[in-house]
Amino acid sequence: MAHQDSHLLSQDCGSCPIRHRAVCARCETDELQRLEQIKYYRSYQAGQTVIWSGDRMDFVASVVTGIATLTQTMEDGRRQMVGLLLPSDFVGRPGRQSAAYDVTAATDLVMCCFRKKPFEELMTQTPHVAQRLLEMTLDELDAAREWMLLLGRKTAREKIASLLSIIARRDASLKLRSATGHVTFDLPLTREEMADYLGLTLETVSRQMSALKRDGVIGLEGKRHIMVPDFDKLVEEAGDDSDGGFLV
Amino acid sequence: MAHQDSHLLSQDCGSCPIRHRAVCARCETDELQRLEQIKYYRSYQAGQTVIWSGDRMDFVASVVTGIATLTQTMEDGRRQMVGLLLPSDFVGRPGRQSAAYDVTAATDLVMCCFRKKPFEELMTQTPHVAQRLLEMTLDELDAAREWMLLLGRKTAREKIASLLSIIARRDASLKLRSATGHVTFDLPLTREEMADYLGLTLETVSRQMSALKRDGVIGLEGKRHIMVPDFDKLVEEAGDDSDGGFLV
DNA sequence: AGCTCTCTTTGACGCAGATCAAGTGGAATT
DNA sequence: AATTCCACTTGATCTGCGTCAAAGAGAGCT
Repeated sequence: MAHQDSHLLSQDCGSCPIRHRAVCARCETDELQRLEQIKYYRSYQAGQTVIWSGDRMDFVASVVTGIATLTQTMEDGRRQMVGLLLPSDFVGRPGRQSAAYDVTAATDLVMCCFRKKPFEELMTQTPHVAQRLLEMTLDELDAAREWMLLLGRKTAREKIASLLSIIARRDASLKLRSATGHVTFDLPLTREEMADYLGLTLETVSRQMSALKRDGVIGLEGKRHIMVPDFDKLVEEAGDDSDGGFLV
Repeated sequence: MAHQDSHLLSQDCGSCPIRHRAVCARCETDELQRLEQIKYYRSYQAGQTVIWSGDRMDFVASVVTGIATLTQTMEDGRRQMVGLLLPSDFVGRPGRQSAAYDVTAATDLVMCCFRKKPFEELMTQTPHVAQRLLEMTLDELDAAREWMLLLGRKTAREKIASLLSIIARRDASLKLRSATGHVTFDLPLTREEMADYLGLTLETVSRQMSALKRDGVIGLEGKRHIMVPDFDKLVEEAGDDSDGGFLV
């Protein structure tokens, strides 16, 4: 079902790009060694499904590179994305045996997987993994609640502006802001995925993107490359209180 | 600012109604003793604000009896409720010093508060509180994501039916189902609060309540007392897949 | 160079829910 | 018993976004 290349990188955790942000961030060297014993990498191509909701899930994982999405689907096909997983984000829930959401690779994706049973044992035996996981879960809960405000109360234009500013902000935390002061990035999502995330239709997403372009809030080059001449303007369009407290 | 009666119940935790569901659920007797030393009760009247978003918050707490709400407000006044706190639910975030949301008493409310500093120390020193808190936070994250689906994709009617079935299900877990098989409960929320939770206006809430009544899905006695002749029918109206995986 | 496939844009139209505005009913106050 | 208040209901109208439909635009394939 899943075309996985388990080749490449069985590297040691020391040189891992997400070493200091993932569940393992707090681990001492001995804990890290135990994790290395139960870990393995998996790669997915953009568009591939990682797990189907309801499937038995005998691993948990960290996103190493790429972006994955968490989606819920209703019987009649209505879909809502409920999470966007970036590098270092955690997938799966200790103590649960089946997946609660569809997990899909939005871009090419590499995940660092841990067999669930030994991972759970490690969690009960040493505090650092559980501590970090609690912290990360609390952050995700905050993000989910921020998103509830967006879904429940924001206009289509505000929703788009919010999403763009979140993606821009994340990118800014990786690449440094370009010398010109312009923020520039590539959208990792299709219009349809954006719509699923924002509780809109893809047509409305497209129209509002065009409107933001027409109004000079963003520049569009091709379908996916975004330029933001004035980031504060974009944030203002998002309707958040000025400080924009979203976690990066 | 808050009219608090710290009188009554400085009881021991052994006879606490939420002993087995709250953050303290897993605690051994020695941990419980430490918690007892730093705990104190606070009462709030229905409608009172417990904490304002942004306020310094030097305690965390469990809801003992009553219902509290978590709300976010935009600059122009748009409001979205992002959480409904029932008995045993946890308020506050260890490691953060200011509140992220407004917390309001929806009904008369009693909270079991812990001074934050010693609570955090207890968390680092013994595993059981942190373990339980992780579990509870993961549950809340699931609930938040379920709510994202509701806010993003459900119709007004489905939203109302979803909320009613959640409240009904919770009540069913406390009181036993009435002998007749009818489910019967009182709404703890005003129409406006329901609207804030569901991402609707209070007029739409009122109209859809009337519609559900007209269609025989619910019975209304006064404004707040609800009777559900056929619970499965209500769940069907909610649009969830049949099993209705909501946590109680 | 042309073809196909997928993603995206744009237009025309309709409707669910928002907005604006009265009015109802029950409980508390005088 | 009249008055006030507050939560709620109901109606009329408006509008933002969804729906349906068609047409571009780029990327890969033959």
